[in-house]
Amino acid sequence: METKQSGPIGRPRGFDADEALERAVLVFWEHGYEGASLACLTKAMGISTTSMYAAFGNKEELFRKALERYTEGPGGYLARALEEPTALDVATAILAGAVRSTTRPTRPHGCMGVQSALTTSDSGREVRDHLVAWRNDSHSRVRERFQRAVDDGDLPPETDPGLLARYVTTLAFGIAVQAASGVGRDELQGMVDAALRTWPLPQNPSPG
Amino acid sequence: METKQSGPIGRPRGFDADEALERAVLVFWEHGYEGASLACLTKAMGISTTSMYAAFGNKEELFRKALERYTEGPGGYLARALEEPTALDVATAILAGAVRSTTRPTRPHGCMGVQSALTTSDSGREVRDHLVAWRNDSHSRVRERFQRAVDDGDLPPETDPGLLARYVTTLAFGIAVQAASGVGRDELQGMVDAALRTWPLPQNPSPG
DNA sequence: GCAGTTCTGTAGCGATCGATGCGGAAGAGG
DNA sequence: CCTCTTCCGCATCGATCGCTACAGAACTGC
Repeated sequence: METKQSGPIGRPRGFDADEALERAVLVFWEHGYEGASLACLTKAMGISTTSMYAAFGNKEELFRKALERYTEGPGGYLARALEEPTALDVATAILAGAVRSTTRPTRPHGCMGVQSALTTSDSGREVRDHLVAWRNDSHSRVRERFQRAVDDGDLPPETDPGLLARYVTTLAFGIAVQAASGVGRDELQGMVDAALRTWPLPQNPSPG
Repeated sequence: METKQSGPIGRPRGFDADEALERAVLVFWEHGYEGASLACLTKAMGISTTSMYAAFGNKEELFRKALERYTEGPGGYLARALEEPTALDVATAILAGAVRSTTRPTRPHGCMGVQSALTTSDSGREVRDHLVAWRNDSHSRVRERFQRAVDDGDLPPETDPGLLARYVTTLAFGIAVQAASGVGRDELQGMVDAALRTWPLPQNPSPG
């Protein structure tokens, strides 16, 4: 009953699955889910279609894994931003991260979570819904962070954390669209700086 | 040499081209340029592929004409907003129009100019570039309107019209993404109301 | 009636889509 | 060596893509 330490049997994989996945991220990021064909993906990944199916299942599962990799890599600024000490620091880090990540010269412009499947044909409905959930999850995490800031006294008690989170994520998504349209990093960062000079957003005056 | 008042020669068209174009707008709006197949489009338009090609040229030209129709119809709020008397009224009308237009219950959610071709395969590059120009043109019109507001004294003289226009269009594009993600009209309008309580955006303090 | 012109429905074009079957290659264990 | 397992390259699957050739239908002018 001893644990066998022997390596995997059979012919070993002839490519690095992690590196292939990162290549796939770039293709999905630039061309979108349906705009990235298997031929384009496998060429960039350096493997054949057979190897892709054996390693990742199918195109949809490859995309889901690519989105996870994107979330941990180029999109990792969100998780790091949520750990900033104050709500203003959080918002500043989110928007600065969005500007930087969506305008890197050596990478596709824009945000993979925004632009890779905003609309699809009927066959892409599940991926589109998956990305809707991805975006809404991002919003929820920001809202929960701002709720904690209200509870801690970092934000005024009358602050609506959901509204404030909606403001920040709307700016972030808008930045992604602007970056995909070729707008430059400096201009977007200047806009973010100006927007954050007002913090937090004034709340709705109570009707009394 | 009298002007002939006779009708066109040959078999008359058996459908209303205007109505067919409006149907095409809805399909492109919902599924995007590449996500809308000819079969899906012609079925919604109620005509055969032959009739579509005779009336509109090809799929790309149909999309361009559909985008024009969208700009004049559901996207017409922008042109109307630019005629508001003050810069704040302009911004308020743009953002309220974006919220309303992207969240109509009986129409596709989101903005056709944002979501119909943020990413494409190689064959859709021209349409994608056309939409990039469409979005950048929207920004330019807002910037020029704000420049006029500065010239007229409606906005403080130190105001950067381009930065302010970038702020408004970024919010508008972000609203389109949120609407495409299923976020409701009331929440988006509440966010807009809060954002516009700060107006105009404070400018970068001069280094002196 | 007839000829000329234009629109429409069917049927199908070549190309590409995502996805697979199959046989050989490459490793581990005996 | 041989067997077993897994991976890979090639060829190809049926379906769908955007697009069009062709023939008949529908209308105007003579």
